Amino acid sequence: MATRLSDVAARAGVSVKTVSNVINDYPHITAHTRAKVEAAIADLDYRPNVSARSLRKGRSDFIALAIPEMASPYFAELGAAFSRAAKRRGITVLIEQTEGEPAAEQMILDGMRGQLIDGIVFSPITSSPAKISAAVGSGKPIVLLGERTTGGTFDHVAVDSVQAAYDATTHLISLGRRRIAAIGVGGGGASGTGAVRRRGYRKALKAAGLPHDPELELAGTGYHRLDGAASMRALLELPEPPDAVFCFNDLLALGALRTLADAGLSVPDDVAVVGFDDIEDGRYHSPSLTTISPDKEWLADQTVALLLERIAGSGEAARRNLTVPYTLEIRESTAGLEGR
Amino acid sequence: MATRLSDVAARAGVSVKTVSNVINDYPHITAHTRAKVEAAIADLDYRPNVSARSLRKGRSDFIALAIPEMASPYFAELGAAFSRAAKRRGITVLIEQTEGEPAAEQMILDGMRGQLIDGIVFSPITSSPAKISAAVGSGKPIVLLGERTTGGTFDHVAVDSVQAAYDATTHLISLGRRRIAAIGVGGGGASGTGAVRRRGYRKALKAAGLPHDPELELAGTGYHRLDGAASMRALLELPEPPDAVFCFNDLLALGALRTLADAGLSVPDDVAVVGFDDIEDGRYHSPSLTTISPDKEWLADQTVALLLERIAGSGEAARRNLTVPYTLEIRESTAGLEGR
DNA sequence: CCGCGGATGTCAATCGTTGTAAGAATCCAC
DNA sequence: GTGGATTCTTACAACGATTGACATCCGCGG
Repeated sequence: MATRLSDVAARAGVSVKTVSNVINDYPHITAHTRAKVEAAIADLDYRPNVSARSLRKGRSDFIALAIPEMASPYFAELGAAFSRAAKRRGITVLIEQTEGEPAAEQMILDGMRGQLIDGIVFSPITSSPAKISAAVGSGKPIVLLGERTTGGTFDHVAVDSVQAAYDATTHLISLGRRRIAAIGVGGGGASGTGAVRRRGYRKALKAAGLPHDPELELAGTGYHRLDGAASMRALLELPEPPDAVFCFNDLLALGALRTLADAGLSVPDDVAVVGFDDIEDGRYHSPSLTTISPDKEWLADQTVALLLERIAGSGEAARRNLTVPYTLEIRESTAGLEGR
Repeated sequence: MATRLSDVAARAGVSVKTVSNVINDYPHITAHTRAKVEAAIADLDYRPNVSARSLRKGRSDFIALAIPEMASPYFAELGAAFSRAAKRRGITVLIEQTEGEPAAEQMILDGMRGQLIDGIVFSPITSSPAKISAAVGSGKPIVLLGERTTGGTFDHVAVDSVQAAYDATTHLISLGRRRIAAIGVGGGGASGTGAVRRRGYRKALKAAGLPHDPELELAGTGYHRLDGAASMRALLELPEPPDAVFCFNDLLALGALRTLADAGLSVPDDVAVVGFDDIEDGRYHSPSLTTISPDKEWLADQTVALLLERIAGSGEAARRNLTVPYTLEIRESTAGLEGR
């Protein structure tokens, strides 16, 4: 049914290998032969069989992107960006959902698609660096995404979260806010997102000479709207509620905004809110959400590039850390109507 | 480096064939041998080479899901659901973004990953059924997603959009609204979403004895927040603005809500809003969004099941149409605070 | 003791593509 | 026109898993 190389060869009147040579841009081929072959390929609408090629070459031009949930807007946008970045380079991304399950992460790490994929971009939630090191049975290149400080064991791409959190908090301080809460300090696993962003948050408070009140640091259980809403409710019940909140991601912030709206409080007049991620929902929310905006296209593009480099060069060059550029997008949730 | 079947065989002290038999559930194997082999597999952390297996068997246990954009919440949620549904059945989904480009759709249809994938779930935007028929060079099973009435050429899974739109509109009418606009009538390509949902919308108006005013049917260019916001602005500029809006997807509705908020209008008091898709953003929006909620898990699960059936049975059984169950989720954007 | 069926082993072929090495064709220079 | 290099093309063997035909070997019932 499917046309194969030999069919093309027969049609073009050359050997199988010659057709293969044409496809793989082998240098020494007469224009005439090449034309014949290409005509035959077009005629028969031939596509190389990926399995056979991958079996033979040991390369598939597939990479995997392992993320916690693809329905989560940040990861969905990231997935889309990776998909585009990969396509630009002629490879394909296989997106895997770990759903935060250790088992799923484990499986991806060691099983890894039965050698189909050439490398992995991994956004770990539960797996610690140590566990990852241990689990990499496949020997395939890995690039980690996210805040973890892996101590140079792996290639690593992340925003400078301490600095970004510092900037976000400083922005709130510059607006005259003095009682600034942080939501999400417990998120992102052991040495993860929550801890790192809290560092930047505290640093900014300290730099401004503000005390940091443990009551204002909310951990919550996850990084979703519900967690943000619940944390915000807790904050509002304090004897002295905050006048600003820095949420460690946009979903938390959207949840918090929802609670504030329900409570009849005005944003930013009563409480200013900053998020992190710049997902589309925040941009169109009312009020629109001030947030740290990492350059997702850059992130995807550079990460793919780095991974491909690793795949190509079998050599053990020093591990690299890329820092994703970001901006602070000031919108209505802190600037009010001028933020439009 | 990678362990292969023969390594396992050596370790277990049996022949390659026996190991293969164990893996493929060949009936006549003693418990003892099976245990030995399985131990060896575990010890060596063996994974069959997907390429080799797929080459030999002609089956890869990969299916593709082609969607317009994976950053769009509805499709992101759908992708997540498909990913889960596939995992449950031991297969893998490859998600492809067409970005509405005809070229990308075309490529997916005819090239189709060089026979790597066993079948496709295709959510077409630009490609008409006719074009799809013509383009299916691969001979691989396809299931279409979405409103298209393909006249029985393909297996097809969709919500009964006419009925759902009818229900949504009727809900607005039952609230006493009389001037009900529709946003998105031009969306989804030629015979697509917009046209079908408009049918249900008009039908409901007619059933209630309400006139349908062409001024209240907004086409817009896309199905995003911006389009919804722009359409809503246009509606507000009418001499006699609507008292309710049925948006053909949730993003349009969220955009419309944004415009209403900016205009200082109250929802639902001044204008009631209904969406379609039930994406998470709508659930937590303030006001929360009344919407048609298709059962996405059902959709994904049944679609995968149908596709697998096609892949397995080479026979040409009659094409099937599955109708996705849905509910009308009544929330604040039409019910006000009772909608909580 | 024969024969039968269940449980493995042996051997070889196959899937489609590509790397290796060797063969055929062409060209230039002397 | 011969030697030798250069350019193009080919035959063959792999990559790893599966499968089919067939040969064994075992224990058990008749």
